[in-house]
Amino acid sequence: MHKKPSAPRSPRARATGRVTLADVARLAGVSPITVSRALRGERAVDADLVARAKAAAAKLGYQPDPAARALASRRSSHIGVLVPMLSNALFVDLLEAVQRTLRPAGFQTLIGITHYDALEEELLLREQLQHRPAGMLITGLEQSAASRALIDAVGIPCVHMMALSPTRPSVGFSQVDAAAALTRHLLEGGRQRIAFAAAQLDPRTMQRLAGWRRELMASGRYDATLEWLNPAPSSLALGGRMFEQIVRQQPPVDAIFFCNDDLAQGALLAALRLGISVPRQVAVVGFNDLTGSDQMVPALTTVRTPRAEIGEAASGMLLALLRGEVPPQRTIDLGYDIIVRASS
Amino acid sequence: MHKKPSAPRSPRARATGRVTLADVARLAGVSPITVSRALRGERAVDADLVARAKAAAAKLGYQPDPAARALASRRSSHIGVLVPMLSNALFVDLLEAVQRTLRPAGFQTLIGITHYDALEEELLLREQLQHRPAGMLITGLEQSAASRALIDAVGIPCVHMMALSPTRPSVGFSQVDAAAALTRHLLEGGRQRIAFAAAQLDPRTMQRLAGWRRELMASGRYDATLEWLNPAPSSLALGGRMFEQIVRQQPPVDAIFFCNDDLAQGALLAALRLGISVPRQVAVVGFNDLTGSDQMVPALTTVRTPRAEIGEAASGMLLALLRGEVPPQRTIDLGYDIIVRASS
DNA sequence: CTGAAAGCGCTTACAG
DNA sequence: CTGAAAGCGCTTACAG
Repeated sequence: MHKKPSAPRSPRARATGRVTLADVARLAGVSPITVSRALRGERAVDADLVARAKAAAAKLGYQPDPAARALASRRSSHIGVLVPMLSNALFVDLLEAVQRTLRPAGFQTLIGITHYDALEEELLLREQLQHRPAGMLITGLEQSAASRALIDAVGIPCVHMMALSPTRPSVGFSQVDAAAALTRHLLEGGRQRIAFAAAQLDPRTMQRLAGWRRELMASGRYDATLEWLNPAPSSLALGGRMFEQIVRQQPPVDAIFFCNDDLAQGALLAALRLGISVPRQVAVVGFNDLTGSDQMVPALTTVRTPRAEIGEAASGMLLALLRGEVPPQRTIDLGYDIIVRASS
Repeated sequence: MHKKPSAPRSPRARATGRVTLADVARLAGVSPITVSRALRGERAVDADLVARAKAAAAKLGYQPDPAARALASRRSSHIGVLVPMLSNALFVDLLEAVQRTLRPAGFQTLIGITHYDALEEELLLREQLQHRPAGMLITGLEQSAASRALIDAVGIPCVHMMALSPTRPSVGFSQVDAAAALTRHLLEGGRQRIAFAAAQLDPRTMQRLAGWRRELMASGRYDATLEWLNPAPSSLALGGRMFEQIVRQQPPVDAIFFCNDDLAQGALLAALRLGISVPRQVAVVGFNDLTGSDQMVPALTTVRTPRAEIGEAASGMLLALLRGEVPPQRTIDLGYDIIVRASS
């Protein structure tokens, strides 16, 4: 069927038709190891030989075999990436940035979706480590003890995204500070009773809760009944339901801080249905500035989080670590921006 | 640093500390090949030996090395998956379903995002084929000639998703029929001038256009000025802008069919801002039933497309092909559902 | 700076 | 049904 170069070689030939290092070496008139070193830029190789090796490789269309490489070097060209969930657009942006940075450097990403479950994460990690990834990119810092032990045991570089660690390589921003800043914005706008509504209750959400608490306590406006925590997955529909509940509360709240934009968007739509005026009766703010938040009626006040930049910087740091460099900083804080729109 | 089993073996030892097939074979008292066959369930192996091999493997915590496997067998445990874009939630659902099906079968997905670009797709395909994937899962049927040649040349099974092919393995539904059915729904509701508004203009969008045209022409209501085609990426903001333009058209339209829910959602929000009553002045319908469409004000009429089911079925078909089976049908049509809500 | 040898951990192809 | 040999295509570790 397919055109295969008939290779009538030795009896046990298992030739694949692939161009190998040996082919390139033959054409270049050097040994395979030299071609290997020339192509990888590893160790000093005579400039003339490098040129000959590269020319031969190009002429034959040589492409190194990742499996052979991984087997011989005990390190593949894969990078394991662990994210909680792609239905949160935040992580889609993060992933896109990661792939955009890692691909040109010759790395394939292995994507694992943890569904916010530490055990699932551990399982995915085990599977990915099977493939001897060159490095790992992991969301958050809250891995199980077993997961952490696995990472430490293989001894490959690992950068944490969306979090700041005092000790481990990490790129993110302070969720606590961002939430506190957004809360201050509401307080400065004269809001007296500011509810905090959250779903999923993952670590980052709880950090936002902490930021909100800090400001409310500092201003003497904290009240435990203002906390609405729901462990269900985040969604527009849930945001709408939570909004309906919260606005019935007595004494009434005059602002609601939703821990994610999808909840807040759902709340704004529910307000429309219920005929509740935002921000006159109640201000609504979200977090992350997801797609559509600027289109809502009224447009949603939120925090723009630099997830694309985090994906890029974390990948960049990982690449540096893979080259054996010591990155200038092990922890990069990329900050955040309060985006004030009409809903507050 | 890390606890490494000191292995004072032969001079050139490169032991990795990994449990290998040889270790298992030694413990089980059989040859490595027999263990290999027993564990893979390949060829007939004496039941007693299978039991011994499995017990030994379990005892030692043996995990086969994917790289060694790939090198020896010329086939990895990777499955290449090509999707256009993850910012369209449709493909997130598709991917989740694919991973959920492929992982338990022991396959790792290699995800490539083509950005609706045939050349980018070709590049991604080349990169993925480097890794000798066991199979491919590709969105649509519109690959470049070079891409098709690449796939054919490697001779691995390839299933197309979100499309129906008369010849190639594929799982999807008829975009044309779904769009036609949605258009009929509008016609049956008495709508006279139904605009079609589209962005991105990828093949599936153009098929929806064809379905809409078919119905309008059949009912004698077709008019080229009713077509609003914009090659820009789809988004809520664009939907809003297109809505503003279209409602200014004279003679006025009384319905708009947006090719994707995100455009339609943006349109509904724009209608709210402009004070245009939906569906009284103009009906609005979308496509795909994305998250949030049921929450809109008014709730959006749309077509529910079975992307999760498509991801599962396509993966299942691929697994069957990988086992060398002939699937009962090479083309699976999973249909669609018209979801009538308040916007039409 | 360059290379011959060995080895990474499996499976294929051949024999029995 | 089972196995000894060879090989997949690279890189490591050692010599020179």
